[in-house]
Amino acid sequence: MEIQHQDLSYEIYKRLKNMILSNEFEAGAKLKQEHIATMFGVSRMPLHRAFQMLENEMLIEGVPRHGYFVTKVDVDQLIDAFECREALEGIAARRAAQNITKDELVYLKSLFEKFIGSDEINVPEYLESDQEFHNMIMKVSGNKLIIRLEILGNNTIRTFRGGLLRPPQETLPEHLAILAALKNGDGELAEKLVREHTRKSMETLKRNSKAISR
Amino acid sequence: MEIQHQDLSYEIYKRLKNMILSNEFEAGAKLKQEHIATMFGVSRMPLHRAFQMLENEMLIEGVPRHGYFVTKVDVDQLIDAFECREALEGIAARRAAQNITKDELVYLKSLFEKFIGSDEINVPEYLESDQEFHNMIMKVSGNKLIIRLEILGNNTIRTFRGGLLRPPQETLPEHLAILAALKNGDGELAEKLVREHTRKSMETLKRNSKAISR
DNA sequence: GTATTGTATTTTGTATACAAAAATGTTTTA
DNA sequence: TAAAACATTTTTGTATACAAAATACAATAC
Repeated sequence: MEIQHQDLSYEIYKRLKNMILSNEFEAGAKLKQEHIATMFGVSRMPLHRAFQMLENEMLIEGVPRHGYFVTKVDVDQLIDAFECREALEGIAARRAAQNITKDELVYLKSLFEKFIGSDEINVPEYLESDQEFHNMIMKVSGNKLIIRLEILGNNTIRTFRGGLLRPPQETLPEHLAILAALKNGDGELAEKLVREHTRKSMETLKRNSKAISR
Repeated sequence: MEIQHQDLSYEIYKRLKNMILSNEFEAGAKLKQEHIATMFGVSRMPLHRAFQMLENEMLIEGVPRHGYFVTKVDVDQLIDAFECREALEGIAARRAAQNITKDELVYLKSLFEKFIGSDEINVPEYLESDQEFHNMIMKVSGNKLIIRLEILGNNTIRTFRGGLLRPPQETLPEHLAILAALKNGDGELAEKLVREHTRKSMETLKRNSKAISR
């Protein structure tokens, strides 16, 4: 039962990631090493790797000899992220339609069953299912690289989840249609539907873009 | 005129990356910190960040408390990488068709002009153009995330370039067709052609897969 | 008052140092 | 002889230490 990794870098990475995603730093804020180090009660050494991890996910930006700064996301970046997601989730769905098992289908269906026919959908709860649904598609695809790549896009998107929200009444049927395509093993259709689904969200984003800030 | 970055991590990263991509380490070989450090005449400190960068590009794998090991790529991973590339380059082409300038079109054409009508195509030279062509499409798309994401897939693919090669006589017309679609501003078609192009390479890969090792 | 230079302080990047864990090799035991 | 237990050596991860660069601040010149 290996638990204690003794890997402070990773621990720091997770904590800082959380803090950044919950907007505990101002956009563009500088992460002073000494400050962060004393904050976590460690030396500055494990920070280097942690910062590098965060930079890889585009959550911070490093300028040599000047430090690391919390990235401020703009709408253009968000659109870029959405486009990538459209493409990657699309092929994930295509392959998922071939690989998916009965059990996985049942599980995916269970995510949305409680919302079907409901007038008053609990939005945070629905979002939870929404996210799990999309994650599962990528997982079921079996493409390890996609799961890895998605990390990058997901973070930026998640931060703005509120701003780019479409009503569940609109997205629920789309989710169910995707699910049906997966069930029928129709990869072509599954890809098409996922891409349309993502693209519609992107359109919403573009409309609401003026309201977005970090 | 800022030149001296004084960033050993990055320098080490680049050097190690080169060494790994040119197979100077055995697959699965352990990168001992002390060894690498003395090899470059530095301390072990700047290695941590360098290793993290390499791990992020999936060139090495880190196991806490045990060290970093050169990743051995298998065919499944390569196929995963190709699928991602198919998707990402596809949308890149779609957007490139809208953004591309006259000068960029001229440049892209110049890459292949010398090969048109030629019986005996110099393969290494052609591969150079091939790679530049694909990089340009992503660059012209203006999607910064794609350029960043592609790093991951490209490395694994590049290593095996020999094994998955299609004859230039076969790919040249495809490249020219993509170019024509870009010229006509037909994003839909450009995406379709790029995806077919990549998918064909993937088929070749699957056929030759038994011959592949690292 | 503003711009510029020089000085002090902070902050980064890297080397050295040390403790804990893993790998290796050796002896002991069944 | 093979396996287990112990001791030794490597090797990793983190803390401390120091030099060089960047920032902040004050003094001087215009």
